[in-house]
Amino acid sequence: MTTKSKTRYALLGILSLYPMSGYDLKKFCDEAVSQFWNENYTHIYTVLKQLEKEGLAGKLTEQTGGRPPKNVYHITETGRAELNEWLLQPVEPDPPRFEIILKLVFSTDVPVQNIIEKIERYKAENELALENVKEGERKIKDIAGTQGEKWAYLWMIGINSGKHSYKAVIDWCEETLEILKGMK
Amino acid sequence: MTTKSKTRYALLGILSLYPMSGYDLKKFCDEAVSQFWNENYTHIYTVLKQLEKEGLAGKLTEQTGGRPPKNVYHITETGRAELNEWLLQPVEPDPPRFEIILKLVFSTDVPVQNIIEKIERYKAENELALENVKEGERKIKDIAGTQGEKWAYLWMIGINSGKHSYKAVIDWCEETLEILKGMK
DNA sequence: GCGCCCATGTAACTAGTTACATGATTCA
DNA sequence: TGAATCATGTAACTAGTTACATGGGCGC
Repeated sequence: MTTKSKTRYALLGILSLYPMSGYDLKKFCDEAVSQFWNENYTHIYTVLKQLEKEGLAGKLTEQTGGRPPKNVYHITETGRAELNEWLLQPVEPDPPRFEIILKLVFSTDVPVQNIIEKIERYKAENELALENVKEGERKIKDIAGTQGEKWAYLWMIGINSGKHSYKAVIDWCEETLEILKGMK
Repeated sequence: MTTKSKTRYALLGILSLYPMSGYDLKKFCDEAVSQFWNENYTHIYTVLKQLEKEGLAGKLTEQTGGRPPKNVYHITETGRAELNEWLLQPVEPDPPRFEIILKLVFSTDVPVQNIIEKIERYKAENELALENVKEGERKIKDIAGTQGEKWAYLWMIGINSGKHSYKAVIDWCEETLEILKGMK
């Protein structure tokens, strides 16, 4: 299978839940899936047009009065088929690109204090991300209630991944700070 | 500071260790830093030319007889200054894009067995990555010996980050497989 | 003799970002 | 009255990838 833009599938996936506009898709990305995915406006609008042209999504225009008319996109049968095909495929790992490590290994001449500050900042950012994940967890639990629906399980598993990852980074930061403080 | 290609800094960083050719840089990426960084040939050759034009790297051509002449690049004073400036800057977190989670949350209609297979594969890939990291760790220890040089500390810290991250993913896979197997 | 390694590069492309442009509505 | 939200888009760009092209050297 030739690799295509992941944005296509992200948008198709979201549209498979509810029909919505480009604007709404952006909101959904920023709110519901921001812990593991992101998109920007320009790209959303661009890809939506492609999806429409290829018949994977359809568009219904609502007049809003004043504002630009709202284009509500919905997934088509073809779109759903393409989404489902993608969903079945295994996930190829992305080649790693950890800027913080890259920077670290070239930092022989950088004052240790500066490195410490970077790691502390990095740690704080990851703590924040962990908090966001936990908030997401609470939201899902609220919505899903007690009857174990499959979608809620899947979202919880996704959320849990964030918890593991961010905790690992935070642990590493703490260990690293210990070592670096010993080097001063 | 305007954000620039990270490849620039990766190449400058490696050239700050040793002068080398585009081909060597690719090898260095694949061998020494592959656990946390990657580059591809085309981009390396392209960016090297830019660096040369901007005076951040210089080029010395060695005749090889037969083969294309080997262009050995070295970092200039200006290049070193730019690298050092970058090294001092804090690292902005990359917006997250975890394809496996994205796929997971839209997989309500995907057979659980297929999801299990994807996670198992993902786990295996991360186990392999963890092994590579551990091998890297051994190599560094061999090279660095016992006298605690700063560069060796920094590389070990970097390596350690990989250990934490991959372990976290593997743990998550195991937990997730348990849950999914309970859903069948 | 075959395949991998050395060693370079270009052309064409795709994915994604930044900056810009517009303008009504709603709420404090 | 001023900021945030709703709602769309284009132009220009940067970063990075894929596919292609070349060809000798070296080991098995």
